[in-house]
Amino acid sequence: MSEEKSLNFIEEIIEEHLKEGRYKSIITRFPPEPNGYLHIGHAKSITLNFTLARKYGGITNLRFDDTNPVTEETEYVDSIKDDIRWLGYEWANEFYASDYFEQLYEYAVDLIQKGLAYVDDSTSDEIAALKGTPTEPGKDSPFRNRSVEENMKMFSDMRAGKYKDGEKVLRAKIDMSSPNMLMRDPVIYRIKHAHHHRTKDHWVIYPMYDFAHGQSDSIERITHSICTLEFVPHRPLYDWLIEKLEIFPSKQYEFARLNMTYTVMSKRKLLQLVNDKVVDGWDDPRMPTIAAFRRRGYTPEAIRMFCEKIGVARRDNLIDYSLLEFCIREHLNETAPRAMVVLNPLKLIITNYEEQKSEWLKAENVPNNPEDTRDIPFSNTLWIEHDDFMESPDKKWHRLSPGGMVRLKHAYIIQCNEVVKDDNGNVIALHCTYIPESKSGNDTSGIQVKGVIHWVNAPTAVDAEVRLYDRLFTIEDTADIEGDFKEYINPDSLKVVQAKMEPWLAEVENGSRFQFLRNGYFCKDKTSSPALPVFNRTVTLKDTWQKEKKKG
RNA sequence: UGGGUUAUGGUGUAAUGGCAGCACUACAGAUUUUGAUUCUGUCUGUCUAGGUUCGAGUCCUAGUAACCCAACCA
Repeated sequence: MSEEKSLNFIEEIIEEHLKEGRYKSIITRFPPEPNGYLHIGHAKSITLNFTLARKYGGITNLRFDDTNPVTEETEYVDSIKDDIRWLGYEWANEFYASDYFEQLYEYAVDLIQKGLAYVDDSTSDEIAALKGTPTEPGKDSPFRNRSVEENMKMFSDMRAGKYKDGEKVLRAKIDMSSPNMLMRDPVIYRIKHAHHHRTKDHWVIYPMYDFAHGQSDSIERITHSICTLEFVPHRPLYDWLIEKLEIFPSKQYEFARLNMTYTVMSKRKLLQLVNDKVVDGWDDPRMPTIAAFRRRGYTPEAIRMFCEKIGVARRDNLIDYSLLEFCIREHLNETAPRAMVVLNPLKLIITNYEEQKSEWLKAENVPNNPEDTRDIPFSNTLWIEHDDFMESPDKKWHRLSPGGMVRLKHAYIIQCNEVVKDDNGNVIALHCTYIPESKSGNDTSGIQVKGVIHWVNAPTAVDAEVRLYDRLFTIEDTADIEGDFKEYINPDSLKVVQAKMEPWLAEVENGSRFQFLRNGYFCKDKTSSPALPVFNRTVTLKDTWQKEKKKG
């Protein structure tokens, strides 16, 4: 109906802010750290931030949170930009936290001068020891009461490179007995003599996340700084720093991150899969990265539909992978041209069709437009799917069996007369007869058959490699895993088969998507060569027959 | 056992004191030259115990469970 879609809690907050005049328009940002590839969880955040700004007449900045030179690389910056554009979003400004390093340094000086920050000579272990535990308060550092002058001098010396890594840090002076661990004098600057992907060797001190993120938001006058739930305890610190620095009051709002069945979503684990060669790179089609979904054949429309459907809330969630599959099938069913490809070939010879004869048959490219057709060759030797033949079927079987009849899609009805086997009893070929009056579109035979199977003309068929992907993990909720998560990798997550296909598929562009009739949706892979086309299975078709079989 | 956050079908997500709805999944049926698509229908839910109220998923009290916080990561 014309019923309005209900608002998520962030939209409600924004509408309230707009109504009361707190803001005239909004500014959001997407703040990735360039230390890995974006995954489907980031897509949720991207979609949220960009659609919010679009909906309420604002803008979204892309800001790289690049405050840790040790883990960050330009390769990641580039991939992140590619992925966001591919998803269909364009940022208003491309910023980097590292653009603000000088300003951030000034903010730190301001804090020191206000008596709200101090240089601590303690080691990392000593700081940890004095921090206390969630149930016990921490203790003051012996360096907590240095004079402003001494702190100024030392912080300046830190910047000047007079100390080694770890020798000193700058800490905010807040409250060592706070029940919130993050308020127990958090470290805000540390020394790292490391090369930064943008500022090169200009700096040897780098701000921590908490001293960079909120301030960067403030500098950009972000009105709604949206992040995930694990940052909730950071919010008091976020607000404290903005208040003490007396800068534009950006506000942080948190939502629950995306979790999905049969996969992992942490960058640390994904990096491990890449480094340990469990998968073939960040864009291995089994990965939950955006680059992987793209390579696998997912469309931006499907990913966006998914992100809209999962909603935005504050409770932990575990989304069924089947919802994502629903979204991609929904889109590809409308848009993907059909083709006939045999994944597990079995030779079929039509004994009453002249050996030298061949003809062209009309096949529709998409079911919703019968005008759009192609011509496909037909002769007496075909490939059919091995799984479409069963020697002793049960009553529910619609496909080919000895003596049985079936229609060849876009072609004729055939009857199986003879099963050819090798010495081991394996079926290696079928001899059939066809019914000339049963030609598709011009059937005067009057014969009704239940089954329709796809096929490929053997003399003109092209060989191809087809990669069949399945879920990456064997268990639904990977958060339940204790010990090494890699032990739960699905050993059958990739199956490679040699297929026979219509010849024109060898010529299509890499990245184009098709429905291989009765099998699923497939996308031509970038590793295709003229000699060997390669296709990735995006997703299978829904298969009620498989279910029927499993029921036994 | 300190602080914070969250509890609605199998999974997500609505209902802002007034008929517990929508989507996915599952199941059943119809249509079908893709066992696809499409169409129709069915099952399943307010964490627990009290209380306030004509009326509670919603408000109050007390529990319970799950998740997050002790990196010089973000």
